[in-house]
Amino acid sequence: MNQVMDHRAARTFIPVITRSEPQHHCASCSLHEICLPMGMNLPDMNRLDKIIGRRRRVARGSYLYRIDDPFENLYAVRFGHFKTRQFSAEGDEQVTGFEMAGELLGWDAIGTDRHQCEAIALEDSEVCDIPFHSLEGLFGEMPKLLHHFHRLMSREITGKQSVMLLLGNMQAEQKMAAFLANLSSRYAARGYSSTHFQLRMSREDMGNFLGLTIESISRLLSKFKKMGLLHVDGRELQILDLPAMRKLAAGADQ
Amino acid sequence: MNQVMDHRAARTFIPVITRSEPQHHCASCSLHEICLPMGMNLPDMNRLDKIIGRRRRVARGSYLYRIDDPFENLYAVRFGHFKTRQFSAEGDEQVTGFEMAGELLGWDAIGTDRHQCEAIALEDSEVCDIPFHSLEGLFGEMPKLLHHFHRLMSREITGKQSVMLLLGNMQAEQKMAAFLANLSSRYAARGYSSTHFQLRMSREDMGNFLGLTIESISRLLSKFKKMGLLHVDGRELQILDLPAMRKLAAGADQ
DNA sequence: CGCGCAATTGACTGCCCTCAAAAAGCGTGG
DNA sequence: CCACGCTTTTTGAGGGCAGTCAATTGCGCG
Repeated sequence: MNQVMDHRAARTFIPVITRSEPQHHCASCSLHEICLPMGMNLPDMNRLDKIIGRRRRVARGSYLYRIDDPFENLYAVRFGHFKTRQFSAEGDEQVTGFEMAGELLGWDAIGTDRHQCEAIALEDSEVCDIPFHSLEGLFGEMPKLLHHFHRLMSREITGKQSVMLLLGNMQAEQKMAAFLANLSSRYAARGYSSTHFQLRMSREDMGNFLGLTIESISRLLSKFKKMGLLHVDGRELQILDLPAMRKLAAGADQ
Repeated sequence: MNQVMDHRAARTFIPVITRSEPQHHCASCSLHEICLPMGMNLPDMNRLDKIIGRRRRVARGSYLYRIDDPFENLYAVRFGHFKTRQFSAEGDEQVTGFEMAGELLGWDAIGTDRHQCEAIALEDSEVCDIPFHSLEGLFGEMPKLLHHFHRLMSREITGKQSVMLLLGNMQAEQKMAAFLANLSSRYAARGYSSTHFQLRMSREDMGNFLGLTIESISRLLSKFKKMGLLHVDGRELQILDLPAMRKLAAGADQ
């Protein structure tokens, strides 16, 4: 709960973005095995380093980029969490994803040279700027990097398709289980606990992402608690029966 | 109605895939302004031509590719329509999109070298094979082509995000209006009527895509008919009040 | 302590799904 | 040509899941 309180203390929505220029190298970054430089050798990694811009801190609640901002950079999350969201013509919000360390943001802006989504830090976070024009310049000489880039972008597409399946085919209970199981495996892939983690987003964000109301989210968490599937206290979450959770996510009833 | 009957006459689900190798050139293709070679000059277009594989006919109801097929090609639709769909662990189907002339298929396979979706022809159709390995080979020498490729792929992402908004935020009536308005503008972009066209997919496909049952689809079409928004006879559709349809799609009530 | 915000819980409503039957379209065979 | 069967679509009746509305609780902060 301490971290939750820290978050709330930092609840100033002033868009404070500080820039730092420390020594930064992909080779020394703990995320280089899941991030853009995945599988690269040291010389190649150094070439990538040269074009990567500064690290950028983004305070909790402030924007990494806004809708309609001109497209300059992709961003790699170094630490922290973000949510991305878009709006309909009538102003309805849709949270399109939650991004964590090692994941890239900004794909949606390539197509029009303007951001179609906005990205908001869910906690104090840090990203690496990846100037896209420079990156495309590198591709001509680094076909392996290009191929890996295409793989990442393709996975962004399949990821959205999975969410379509979730939104279109699942009912509330299964949606929630699938969401939690997804978070679980992403934390596991980063070396964190797959069963004990913090929900970085509000109930409202979860509900919006899943196509449910906050009341439904709340009721589902209570239901899961009663079923002995999890403990939840505020944003602190512990999955007590991960296999059962995965079964629920896969479509098994109750 | 004649075309509808033609479709049904061709309802053999035998996966007949014929290959033809006529003279084919992007430059002479009527779609080159919306397809991959968009904006390219003639010499570049000829280089692209050299790597593009044969044209391939896909009979109505047969597969262009199946889930888990090894990834070889992207495909550009020359004429006809496809649907793409995926399945959950439990076998639930989700139609992920409907593709028409000038659109590219197969993005989802880049990330894993295997297709994550399957693509089925909704009518007798033809595609150009685009061997992806060869295409990536071209990118090193054709940065403009590479950039355009990235733009198309990015738009695939924003497209899926729009569907997420539809599935997560809209109710049935708005979903349907948004779907029809989307088809309308895509036909308009291809020089066809924006108000009078054929639905190439079944009610079931529409319903699955929109997260609704076929009964709801049917009721909504009847409702729109009563409202004077459209004429519909089987798969023949005429939008009588396109502005009103767009308003509905944007979120205006009744 | 009171205020504001987030989350929980309860009661009720309604949209859309389910179940069911009828109608319409299309191919086959007499 | 028409009868028949199969599939798709339409229409109706009823029910359930999740939304809406509302009240309460808990937490952090002024």
